[in-house]
Amino acid sequence: MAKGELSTRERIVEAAGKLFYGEGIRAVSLDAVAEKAGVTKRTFYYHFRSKDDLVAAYLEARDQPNLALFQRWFAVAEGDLPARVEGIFQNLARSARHPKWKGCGFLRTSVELVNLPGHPAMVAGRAHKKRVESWLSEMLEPEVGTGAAEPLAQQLILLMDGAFSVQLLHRDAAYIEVAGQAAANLVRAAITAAEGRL
Amino acid sequence: MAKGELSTRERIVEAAGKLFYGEGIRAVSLDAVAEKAGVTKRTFYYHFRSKDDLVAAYLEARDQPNLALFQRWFAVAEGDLPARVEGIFQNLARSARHPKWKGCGFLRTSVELVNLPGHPAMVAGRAHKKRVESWLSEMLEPEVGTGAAEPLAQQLILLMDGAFSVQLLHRDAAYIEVAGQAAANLVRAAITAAEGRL
DNA sequence: TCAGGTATATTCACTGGTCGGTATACATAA
DNA sequence: TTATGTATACCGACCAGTGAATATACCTGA
Repeated sequence: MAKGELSTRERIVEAAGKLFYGEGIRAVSLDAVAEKAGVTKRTFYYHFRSKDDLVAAYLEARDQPNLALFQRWFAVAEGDLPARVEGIFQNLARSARHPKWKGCGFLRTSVELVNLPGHPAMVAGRAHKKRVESWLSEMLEPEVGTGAAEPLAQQLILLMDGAFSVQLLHRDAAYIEVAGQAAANLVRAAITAAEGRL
Repeated sequence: MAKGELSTRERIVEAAGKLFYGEGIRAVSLDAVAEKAGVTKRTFYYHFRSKDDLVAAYLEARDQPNLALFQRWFAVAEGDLPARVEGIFQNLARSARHPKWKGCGFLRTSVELVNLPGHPAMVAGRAHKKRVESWLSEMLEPEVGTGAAEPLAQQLILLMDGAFSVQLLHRDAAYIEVAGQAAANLVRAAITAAEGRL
């Protein structure tokens, strides 16, 4: 396996990722995954114990890149803190206009696995959301204070995941921008409250 | 068919509703629906053209009762407008603690049908969410003004749907209460802004 | 009142196809 | 020779949907 090339296992995860994200977990058969990855189904079962394992690998592979995307959006946004938070939502709205956009893979997977709370993919999903929440909280803390950062980060996550869900239903990116405005409002109010506590 | 009894068609929709909500659309077979309804599969196909038809009927049957629930929660809540909005979320959090609670059936169905935006169940889902949004907007308008009510209602919907989704993933009803606080904050800020415009 | 007909409602048995997963055999390289 | 990896072919279970026959309720005309 030369540098830059993908191992068979990685190719399977990549193929599965595209299909799972595009169509959903239950809608995609292992036959389809194997074909897209260019391997036989038996080869798949050499590398993975089950489809459930593959679903977990799919989400685990998206954890870090997804967080990095939010971080980049936040880093390049201009203006004060509320504006930079709103910048995340503006980038989200831009992404959502892409025809292949299908919402948040973590949330969608959790819907399909709703009766399997212990499923490794559910565990991975929860860990990812918590990681985003912690990072957001760290970014907010210098301006809103220690006690206020965490609940505010949770409120922003709620708006973000709401935007994912509503956009998926309505296919109207304006909702994501409304969420961004709400987020900016909440951050602004928290900053004002923090200044009042000085 | 005596008064108070259900027609065969209604019994099928009721059985399907419980199964679809509890397990998901794709996870439930027509065999399971037919058995739960006490009919044969062939009888099902006498009353419905396809499974897709049944999914649409399932959501259409939940539209009015769901809206009525929100209206009741809002009506019985005490305090000022922000407190009554927050009351909706508190009732939501209470519901979510029930073991059979599985989030919002409309949102979950839209996740499963993400690649069929014209599906009648998707249309029903969008109509339902719009109906809730319009009602909320009407409730808000007297206190926040004509122009502000609609975007504020959308923000509250985003928080509500975010709460549904996050709760489904984390199974931690505290998030719904956080959403309620954010909602109350946004309503309060909108009222203050409206008073400033006088 | 009732015979005959028609539309509604229901049943059993079945089809073609897909699903996740496996048995077995073959290839290659250390 | 042995561990790793791949291929073909297959399995039992399940799934959405169907064919053909039958039961029930209601209507009409005599």
